[in-house]
Amino acid sequence: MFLTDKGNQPDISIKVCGYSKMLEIISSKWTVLVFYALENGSARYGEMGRRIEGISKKMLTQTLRQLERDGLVMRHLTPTIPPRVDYSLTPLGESMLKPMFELKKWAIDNFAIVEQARDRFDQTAAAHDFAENE
Amino acid sequence: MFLTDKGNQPDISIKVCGYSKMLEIISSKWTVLVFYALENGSARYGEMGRRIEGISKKMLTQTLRQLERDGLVMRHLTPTIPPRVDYSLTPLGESMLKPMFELKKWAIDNFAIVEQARDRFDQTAAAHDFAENE
DNA sequence: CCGTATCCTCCCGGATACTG
DNA sequence: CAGTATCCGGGAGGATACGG
Repeated sequence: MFLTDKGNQPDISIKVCGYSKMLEIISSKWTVLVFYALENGSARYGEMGRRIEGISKKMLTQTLRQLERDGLVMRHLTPTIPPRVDYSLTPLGESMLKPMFELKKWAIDNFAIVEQARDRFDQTAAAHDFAENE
Repeated sequence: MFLTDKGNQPDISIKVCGYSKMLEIISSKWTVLVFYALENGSARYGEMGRRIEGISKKMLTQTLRQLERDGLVMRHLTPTIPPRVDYSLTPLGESMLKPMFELKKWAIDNFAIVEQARDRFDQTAAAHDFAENE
């Protein structure tokens, strides 16, 4: 932690930053994948489980509950035997699609550049390490 | 993990989802706060440390390195004694501002609704727990 | 089919102390 | 001032088994 003298308090925090509010909603890697699975319409629980690579039942349920709690996703239970459960975006969830799409587009358009930057950075870092071990 | 029969492989994964690429860049809570601190221009290391509530030197450095590695932030060292280091967004970093603004705006406009949804959800969940303990 | 409960491991990130 | 090095505790999340 940094020391902060009185009269010069921190003004950037999770509580006031809009980006942080956003992250609070799409915090985990599973959240975005579930959101992605629902952006074109409703889907069943098991169906999503099979489509999303590497997700466990525990995390699928937990992620869906969290999105449901935030009012972005709704759950529809058909009480047959065995039961059938469909999930879909709420209007609030759908209102997130447009801004999310903008950012997704940025990522798709620029991720190659980011990866090139990473390679350059790792190269020069390695070269630097080599130099100081001589 | 879900079982996936052959011929029905998962098609949603971190590797192909644009949202995941996005999250890979702004993964942590500190990333967005640092980005937020730089969106209006360059800033010094210690200055950011004092402005961002609760961040440690370790995490500030680590977050800046990661953003630098991804090519979103650049580091400018003035080799005086004591040294002075300024950080700022690169053109690539600035190109992220517009889509990020869209999402920030959504969060600011809708976070109250999300919090109301949370309250409702927690209320009904509590009521349900109460009912089944009778 | 759609979950919960339990255990257990791994790694993120905080605290603290030291350096150029 | 601007970092690194080291230690360590807590929580996220995977594996597994069970329940309605």
